[in-house]
Amino acid sequence: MPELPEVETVRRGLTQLVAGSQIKKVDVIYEKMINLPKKPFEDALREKTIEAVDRRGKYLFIRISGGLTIVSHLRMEGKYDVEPEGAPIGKHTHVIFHLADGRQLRYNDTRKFGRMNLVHTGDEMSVAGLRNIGPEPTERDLTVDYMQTIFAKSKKMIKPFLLDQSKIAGLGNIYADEVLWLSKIHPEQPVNLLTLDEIKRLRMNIITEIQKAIAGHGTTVHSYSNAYGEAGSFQNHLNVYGRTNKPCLRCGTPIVKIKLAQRGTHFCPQCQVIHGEENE
DNA sequence: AGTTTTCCCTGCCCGC
DNA sequence: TGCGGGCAGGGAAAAC
Repeated sequence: MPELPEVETVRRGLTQLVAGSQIKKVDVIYEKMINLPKKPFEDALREKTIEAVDRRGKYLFIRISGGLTIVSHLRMEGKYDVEPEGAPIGKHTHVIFHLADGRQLRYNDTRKFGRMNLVHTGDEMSVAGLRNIGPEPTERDLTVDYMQTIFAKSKKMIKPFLLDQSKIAGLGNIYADEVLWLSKIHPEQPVNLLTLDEIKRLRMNIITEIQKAIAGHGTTVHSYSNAYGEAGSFQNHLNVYGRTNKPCLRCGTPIVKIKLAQRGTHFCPQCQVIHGEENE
């Protein structure tokens, strides 16, 4: 499932493969994927050029000549593939961009969860999830001050809190479990009771983990692959996600899996313990 | 207003 | 073998 590092990997892949390419025409096969009716969406993109591909959180911004942007969210299993025009079209192909050089950029998505919003460049906030999206998980944007402020204001459990894109952009279920394990914080810990030390530790783990995952071209779980069709390599580095009943890599205690806010959540009951403000 | 639940989808895995 | 049921999950919308 693409989280920020996977989306960044796709962004780089698309930049290399299709930036500068002209779109001859577009075929929308699955209409619910897009924010406009099929015809105006296709017509607006005919004969335009893909100028660049940017990213914000897990959203891709495909910049189109004439002041347009396709805001693309891959959700669970969305992916872009570049194929020659004769290649057989799979049953999960929902949008096809016919490029002037004969190649096709195809959007594939087995679960049909992904979405494409065609907007005027600059109007990206008209897409619901971008209106109040949180800072990028970087040294520069995710400051200790900011984290302290938002953590003090909420009694929510840290795991669902980390998945809330309006708090911090880009973390998904895998990285949320990973950074909590690395930081030795229990997923049900209320965020307002975290110590400053824990907040700082969590912050650094978020920043460095995302960085490392980008360097490793993203995690691969299920069917994810990048625009080159390569699988990411970061799955080899997962410490806790998907390791239910396997020994914790720090202390050997079996990893426990619970459900929090409808999300599978993995943690070590020995290393990650809930505490009140009186503790540590 | 903040938080929790439901729903969208399909493939896969399990049990019968 | 085939079928039903349950599960997986990001995020928007609906319900609390």
